[in-house]
This record gives sequence, C-alpha cells and structure tokens, in this order.
Amino acid sequence: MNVSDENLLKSISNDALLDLTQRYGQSAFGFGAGHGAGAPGRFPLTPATDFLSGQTANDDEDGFDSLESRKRGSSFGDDKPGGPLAKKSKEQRSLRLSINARERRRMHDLNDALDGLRSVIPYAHSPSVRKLSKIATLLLAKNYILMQAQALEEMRRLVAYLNQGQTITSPIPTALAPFGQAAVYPFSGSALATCAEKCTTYSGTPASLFKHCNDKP
DNA sequence: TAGGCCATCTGGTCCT
DNA sequence: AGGACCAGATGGCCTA
Repeated sequence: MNVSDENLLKSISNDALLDLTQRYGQSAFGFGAGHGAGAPGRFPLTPATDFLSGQTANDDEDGFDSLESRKRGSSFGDDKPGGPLAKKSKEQRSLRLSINARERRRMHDLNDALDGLRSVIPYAHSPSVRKLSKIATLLLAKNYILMQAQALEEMRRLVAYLNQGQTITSPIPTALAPFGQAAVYPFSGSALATCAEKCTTYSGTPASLFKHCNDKP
C-alpha cells in the first residue's frame, strides 16, 4: 500500500468511525463520560483487585523500585538528589510514592482488562500478529460489538421471516442484511484476506493501526 | 532518525 | 481525608 492509498483509507475510515460514533454514541452503550468515581454512567466494575489473587508482580508500594521501572531502566521515581521529591518532606514524599504506586496498580489493572479484551477479539491473537495497540483494541472491539449486534438483528429478522412459513429461494434479502451475508462471515470465502484487512474491515479503522498484522494470505 | 506506542510520574478534580 | 480518575509531561523502546 502506498502512502496516498493509506491516506485515502485513513480519511474514509475516520469518516466511517465518526459516523458510527454519532449513530452509536457512548450513551447507546450506557458508558457515560462522567468524571471521577461514581459519576453517572460509570460502568459498575468491581475493582480488579477483587478478581486478582493477591498483588501483581509490580505491586510494590514504593514509587521507584517497580519491576517495570527496573526492567526499563527508568529514571522515574526521582528518589534521588535533585529529583522532584528531593525537596519535599518525608511525609509528602511518602504520600506521593503511595499515590504513584496506586496509580501504577490502576494502570496495570487497566492493561489486564485490555489483555482480556484482546483475548476475545477475533484476529487479535494469531501467533504472527503482534499485540494490538490499546487504541486498535478498543476500536476493533467497539466495531466487533456493533457487527455482532447487527448480525443478531439480522438473524432475528430471518427467524421471523421463516416463521411466516415462507421458504428462502435466494440469499438473504439485501434489505434485511445491510452488509449482506458478509456481515456474519465477512471472510468465509476469502482466503486472500490478510489479518490487517480483516481487522480494518471489522473496525473501520485505518489499516495503519493494524500495521503489526503481518500474516500472509 | 522520526514517529508510534508505552509505562510512569505528577498535579488537579471529583466522589465517598 | 483518602481514593479513583484523568490528562499532560517525560523518556525508553521499537520499527519503517
């Protein structure tokens, strides 16, 4: 794909995404944009720690000695002369480190949830595909849900149609299948579809977001 | 080397 | 007051 093709795909896909967003805005799913804990519309998730047995590997309380920080050779933590925490009192410093640890834990929980999401998204876990980025995961999941809902609606209509005692002599009427049969099995007859193509079709997301999909048709 | 993606720190805001 | 959430900043790693 050359650059102009990619740009074209991006613009088309962004428009499609905008359209989807406008039609199926957050409210349609009950996910409010509330700010802060307990805001209206917030999904009532049980804190991840309720599901996890014990603490995570990085679940240390200090703010500068996490496994991740060490592995990444991070200079964060700033528990050193000249660092932002150096001037603060011992209490302030301790509080800050505790807040940092909580925030780190929160982000790890968020990432665990994203991993869970990746694990149930089609085409997201082929050995030849690198892990989906966060944004790609969310966009793919959103559109996969929309597609499943559409397929379900299509099936309902089909059942109603059959219940009327009529036989189907032709493929599902297009009026009943906005995406045609491809909505249910988008790639059933396409051995040529690459992972990136599948992901793009599923999500209406620029192929550039799935550039890690490198499997061959 | 630029750009994408990510982890972490940080300060602010809101809620309980 | 303490915790959860958020967004901005920063710096590391990886890839084209």
